[in-house]
Amino acid sequence: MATHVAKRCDAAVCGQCEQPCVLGTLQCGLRLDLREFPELKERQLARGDYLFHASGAFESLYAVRSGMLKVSVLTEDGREQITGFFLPGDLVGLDSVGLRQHASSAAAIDDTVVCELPFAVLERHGQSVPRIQAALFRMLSGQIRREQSTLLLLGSLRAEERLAQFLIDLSERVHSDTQCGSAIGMPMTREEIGSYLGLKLETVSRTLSKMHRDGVIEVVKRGVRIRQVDRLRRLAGLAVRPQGDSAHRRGH
Amino acid sequence: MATHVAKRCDAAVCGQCEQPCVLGTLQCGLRLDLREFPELKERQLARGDYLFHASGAFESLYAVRSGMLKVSVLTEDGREQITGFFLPGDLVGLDSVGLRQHASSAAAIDDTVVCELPFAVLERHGQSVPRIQAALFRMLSGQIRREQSTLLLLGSLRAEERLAQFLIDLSERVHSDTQCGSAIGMPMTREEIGSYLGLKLETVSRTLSKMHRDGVIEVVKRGVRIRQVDRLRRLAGLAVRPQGDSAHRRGH
DNA sequence: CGGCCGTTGTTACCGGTTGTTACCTGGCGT
DNA sequence: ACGCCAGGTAACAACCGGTAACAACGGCCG
Repeated sequence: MATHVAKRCDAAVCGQCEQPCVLGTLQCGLRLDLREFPELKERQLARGDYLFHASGAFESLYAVRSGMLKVSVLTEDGREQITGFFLPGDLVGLDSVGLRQHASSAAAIDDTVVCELPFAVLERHGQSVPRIQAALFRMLSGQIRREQSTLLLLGSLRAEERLAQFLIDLSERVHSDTQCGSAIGMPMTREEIGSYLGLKLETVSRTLSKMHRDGVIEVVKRGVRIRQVDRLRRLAGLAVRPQGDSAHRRGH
Repeated sequence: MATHVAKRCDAAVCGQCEQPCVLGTLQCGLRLDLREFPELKERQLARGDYLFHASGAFESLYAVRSGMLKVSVLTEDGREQITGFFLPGDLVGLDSVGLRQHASSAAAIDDTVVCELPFAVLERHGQSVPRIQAALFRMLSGQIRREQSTLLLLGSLRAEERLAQFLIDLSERVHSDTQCGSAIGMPMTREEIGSYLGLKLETVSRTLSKMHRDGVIEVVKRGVRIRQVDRLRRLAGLAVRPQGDSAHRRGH
């Protein structure tokens, strides 16, 4: 599983400064050179460990190197809402940049390695290196956009559409495109999937079973294999793309 | 209505540089001095006018001076999901900072005045004035947090809870706290409320009627008056606060 | 190695909340 | 006055949640 998700981060070497000496290409193309970050630390998390808690002090962003994290917020009466899953190459903690405390908590869903980026260091470098600052802005906006897509999913789609979009999204983030027959590792439980998608775990299970029966996917242990990408896209309410076309469908 | 929502922005004078010469206090305490922004322009929008469209070029952020805007994204098959309503003091366009194109569109729900802040200008000032840059970061994170709250609303709450939270949120943003008997202007249609809350307009109508019958609120033309704040908070699944307590319930 | 137990996942059935459809009312502008 | 649109109401249907029973898996310990 780690070998799948490492793809987007494979130029990265973190912690002890081995070659190549960059943290890797994060979303939006930020590349960080470790020689400028002597204080960078790597952290290992076991499944279930928390990276930070809501209301804890905000100090750092975290670049995911391998594994998977969930970020969640709580209702006053204790219900958990997962607002996102974070894969290698993603940056966690963007909801607290410039603020004192975290508003959400982040926990490892699988054994996970992250690289800690103290925000004070990023900010200092951003002052002198406009590229770093621009990349920070892009990542913040990117986070907003991803959440807007999730709002659309939760507000407008039905259970089967939500699951289908979720699988396609995961697939595109793990590999770089949605291939047929590609396996997607899903270390999270049905309940966590349901929390993210605004469904109950039984509904998640039912819907996955139905897709399996229909031959669209194959449900394997802690993962899914996509059998018919085009049918899955249709279930998601998305246009069926002819072949490896990278989702630029916006030309005015 | 404009007199209600102007409160958070009443120190502001925009466009022609009258006194006091600041744009006003935006969320997160950003104050902009107009003498530094000679190129600032004010824009008037009539109900229904678009401020920008998805896939249009991103050039500016917009500070809402009066009125109300909706920001929405579209599914591939044409359904609209409203991701937020923007009131005076709010900053619109944060989902595209540092990117080329808008991913969402913004339209006036009421007659609205905004102040255009070209991002290039903000960025330039941010380089030399750390306070401005820090404020930008805070506003971006603030936007992420607000969307996370909405994710929680859409993913975990039922119709009545969603409406109640929506009314409380609106009330707290229009006035600074939730007073009893305070009127809330709601220039948006039932369908737009429903889009934002992930409900159909009939459900919105049903639920508001029920709250009215129960004596919790009073539904008036294009607005609502809160009759029993504590019962409304209970409907929203929120703790009932003793008296004007400003929502800091996070002590570890 | 094997059995036990807790966790996670699957399936079935029923009921409730919400979506659908249809029709009506009232206000506003032409 | 007329038509149009936002809003309200009601009956019905669909979808999803709630509950429960069971199966599969994994860890622990004898």
